[in-house]
Amino acid sequence: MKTLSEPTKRRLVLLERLLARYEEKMITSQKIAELTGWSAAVVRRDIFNLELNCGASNGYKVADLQEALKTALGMTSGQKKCCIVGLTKMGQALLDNIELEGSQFKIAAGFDSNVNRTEVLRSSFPLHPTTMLEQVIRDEKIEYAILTVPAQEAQSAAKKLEQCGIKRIVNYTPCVLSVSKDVCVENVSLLTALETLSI
Amino acid sequence: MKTLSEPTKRRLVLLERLLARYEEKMITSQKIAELTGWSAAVVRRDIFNLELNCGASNGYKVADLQEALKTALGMTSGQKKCCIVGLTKMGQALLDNIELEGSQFKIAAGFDSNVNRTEVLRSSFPLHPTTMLEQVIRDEKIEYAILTVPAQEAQSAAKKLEQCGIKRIVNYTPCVLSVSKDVCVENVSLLTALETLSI
DNA sequence: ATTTGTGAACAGTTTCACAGCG
DNA sequence: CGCTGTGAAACTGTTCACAAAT
Repeated sequence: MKTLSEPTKRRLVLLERLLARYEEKMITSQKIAELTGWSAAVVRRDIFNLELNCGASNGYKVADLQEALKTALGMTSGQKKCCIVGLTKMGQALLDNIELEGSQFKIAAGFDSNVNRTEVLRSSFPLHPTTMLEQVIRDEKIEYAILTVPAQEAQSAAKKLEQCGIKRIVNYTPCVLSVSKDVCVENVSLLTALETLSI
Repeated sequence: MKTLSEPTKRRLVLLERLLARYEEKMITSQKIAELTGWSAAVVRRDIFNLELNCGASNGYKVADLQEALKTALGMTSGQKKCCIVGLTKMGQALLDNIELEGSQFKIAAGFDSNVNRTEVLRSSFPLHPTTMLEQVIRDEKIEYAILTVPAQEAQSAAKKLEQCGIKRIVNYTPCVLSVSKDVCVENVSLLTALETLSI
């Protein structure tokens, strides 16, 4: 498969999310356009870029398209481990989050510099003091970090994660993280989202 | 000011976030490039698009640039009211969120269909049963909705918000919301973010 | 009759490269 | 001299439009 452009990748992820809740057997590019607000042309082009040839001339078979998306998006390549860094209110809200159930992602550890929190809080995976960060990430082969520390600790935590070999960070803080080129960051803080919407 | 492209808008929001924590008096496009990973050329072009002429030939005065960004991003045009829809764990985590302090955004109300939750939970703004949605949104002139309902209620809640005149939604659910063209949605669910990072 | 797949045209975005300023 | 501002070039992404498929 040729490399996908950034806009295409983002749309395909959302398309996969859309199909996960779609009840019909078939779907057309026109229908996807209606449900998402994208043009039908861009939908067909995105699917074309997957080089899958799963669409007949009367639309796409949802199951086939889903299958192709899962392959393209790497959802068939086994479990991917994540850790939560910072057991703030937001971090705690993610502790017993059912959202990842049934996905390829699994939270394997939580960290906080406050030992009180790591000992008192309950979760289905182990909680460690931040001093254990590197060891646990390497031992457990954790690839994804979910950053939920207070804003003033965000940059130093990101730097530490980078040193542990983390290449993917979901950033719940409103700070811009300065990391090297090969580390990818998704900014999902409420303030950033609201500001983006307000322009 | 000419209209800003989508990529430019997103970068400018992050630039504003970056400068909010930047300590020096002056900053160059090269320095911004280092801190963000964007090219220096794109940084200069973005700032150029603001039509502000605040950069001398030895870099930008941080205060001036910040001022110009705030104007361009509409951060000087008074308070913007938001509501939280769905007092799930995630919604509750946002209740006493200090992230919006000092910003133009203010959470003015919370909603849940479970009256138990709206009566028991404590927050600095009023919590209402979902039956009050339309009235409170119109009375309080709320413009932004933060969607934190369970996934299976996401689409119907979005539709209801649209009927109440909401045009901006921060979507914390992993669902693709089908709304009309003039409603803007920022998808910030953990699953969507992880999937986007994994490609 | 619809709908995909797709080359070609078009539009939008980024990078180049350098004049002009401090 | 290093830096911004900025046309122009290069590149990337989107839309058009229609042949092929059913």
